[in-house]
Amino acid sequence: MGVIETAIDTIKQMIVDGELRPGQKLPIEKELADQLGIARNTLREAVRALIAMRVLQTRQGDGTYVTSLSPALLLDGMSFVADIHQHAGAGEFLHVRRILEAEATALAAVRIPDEHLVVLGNLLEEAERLAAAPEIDHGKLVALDQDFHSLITSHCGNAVLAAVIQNMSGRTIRARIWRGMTDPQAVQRTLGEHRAVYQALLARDPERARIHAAMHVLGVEESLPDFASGSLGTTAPPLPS
Amino acid sequence: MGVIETAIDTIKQMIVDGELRPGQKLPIEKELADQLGIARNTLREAVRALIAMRVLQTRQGDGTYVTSLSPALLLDGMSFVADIHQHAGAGEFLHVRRILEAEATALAAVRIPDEHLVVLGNLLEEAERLAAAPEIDHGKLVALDQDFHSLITSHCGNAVLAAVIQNMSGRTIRARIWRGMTDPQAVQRTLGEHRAVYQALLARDPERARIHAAMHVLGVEESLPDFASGSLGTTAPPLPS
DNA sequence: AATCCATATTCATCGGATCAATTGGAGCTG
DNA sequence: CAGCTCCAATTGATCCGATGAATATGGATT
Repeated sequence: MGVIETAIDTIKQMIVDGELRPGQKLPIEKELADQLGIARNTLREAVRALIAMRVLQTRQGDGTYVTSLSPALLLDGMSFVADIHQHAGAGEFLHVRRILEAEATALAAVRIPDEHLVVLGNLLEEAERLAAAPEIDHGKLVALDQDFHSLITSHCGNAVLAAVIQNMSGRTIRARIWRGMTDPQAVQRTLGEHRAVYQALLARDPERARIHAAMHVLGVEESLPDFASGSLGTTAPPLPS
Repeated sequence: MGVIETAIDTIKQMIVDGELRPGQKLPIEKELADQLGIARNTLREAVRALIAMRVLQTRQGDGTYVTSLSPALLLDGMSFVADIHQHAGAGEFLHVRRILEAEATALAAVRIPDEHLVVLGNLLEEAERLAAAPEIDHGKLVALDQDFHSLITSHCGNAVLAAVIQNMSGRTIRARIWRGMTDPQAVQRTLGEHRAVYQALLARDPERARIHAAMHVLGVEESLPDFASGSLGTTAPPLPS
């Protein structure tokens, strides 16, 4: 195993063992490099890899810190995966999102506080106002859509579940879906589904919430142009070996 | 935004735009660094970050290549997240796994080929033989357990779903669960659940498969010592700001 | 006590040098 | 010609040292 990979694993292990705790500051580069017996450049590459995994975070002029390590943070690199597969794999990501969001919405029905239900209602009204305008601002609709869903799923009582859902539809896909709704009727139908979910939450009815949430995501899936394409497994040319 | 982050995004974008395709070889470091107007060391840090995301892959003496970019590959960094939260968050990961595995098993019931059902049966028999031995080899049981589940979920028809499930219980958690089964009866019960899932698949009955799969993961969840701890949201000291 | 500023600390970036693994072709052998 | 060995070119891996840029710190000033 290469020197860099060894360094990455060493730092990882220090975290797993509790030797490095969330928020803690690491020794300065020169010192840590000496301690690991590697050059500073090499250590920097290891640190850069851990930064990409959201495990470490650097602040120029200050130091290198362990992040909060919260599931939401560590899992949010996944959205990039969804973005890369925006073409062929969008349906597969949405299917996973449908499964999870149905469950999370049901869980949220008995957990979301009243004041957040009020916020949800406001989001809905704003979206409906936007959709009624002569010139539809798709960018704002996408943002409101994301706020609506993440506010619900964040109250499912499971941070991992919420984080995975959040990342199962990257920004690119979400934007593409709304941009694809050239038909005003499609926008109206989508907002109607949102309202149905909202009503189920107001009624504190998990089963209604689950079904409406599933129905909503399914509607999105079926609106995808390449919905029927059951292409599985990305085909890639093998590496020369 | 720093020079390195810019370089990372540039390379990412080249991939999203199709300028770089899976399996393709990148220009040599010196050349690519010049092309991006950065130093070779700096480029290496960007490449190292993309390696950590499983987007790139380097082979000393050969070159740097774009990976297959398959969801299974890109999502497999998630298992590290599960490993870090082996203590407090194991239950949350298992809950997600339960939701997804129930669905995936149901889907697999009508998709898995007959010859793989035979393999499943063999895995089961081998596990039961191991469990009957006077000295139980937990390591092999963990491996068989993983093979059993991944063989099923890999036939759900959705590569993303299979990959997410695969990573929702990292090796550490899985090992801890089986190691925790000091009670021979617990091992037997778990294997019995496996067999129930297997029978449902043999019968090509999605609903039976779904329920038995959910029951199985739930059994694992409830066997966790800290099952009742509903601790949500990792608490971390804020960064100095 | 609050603010401002010079200085030290620390990460960011650069340029070059050497080591190590792989590749591909030259040359040899049968 | 087929197959092998071996050497040189290619290319990433690692190291070293230097400079730039952002932040923190502590003293001076008001």
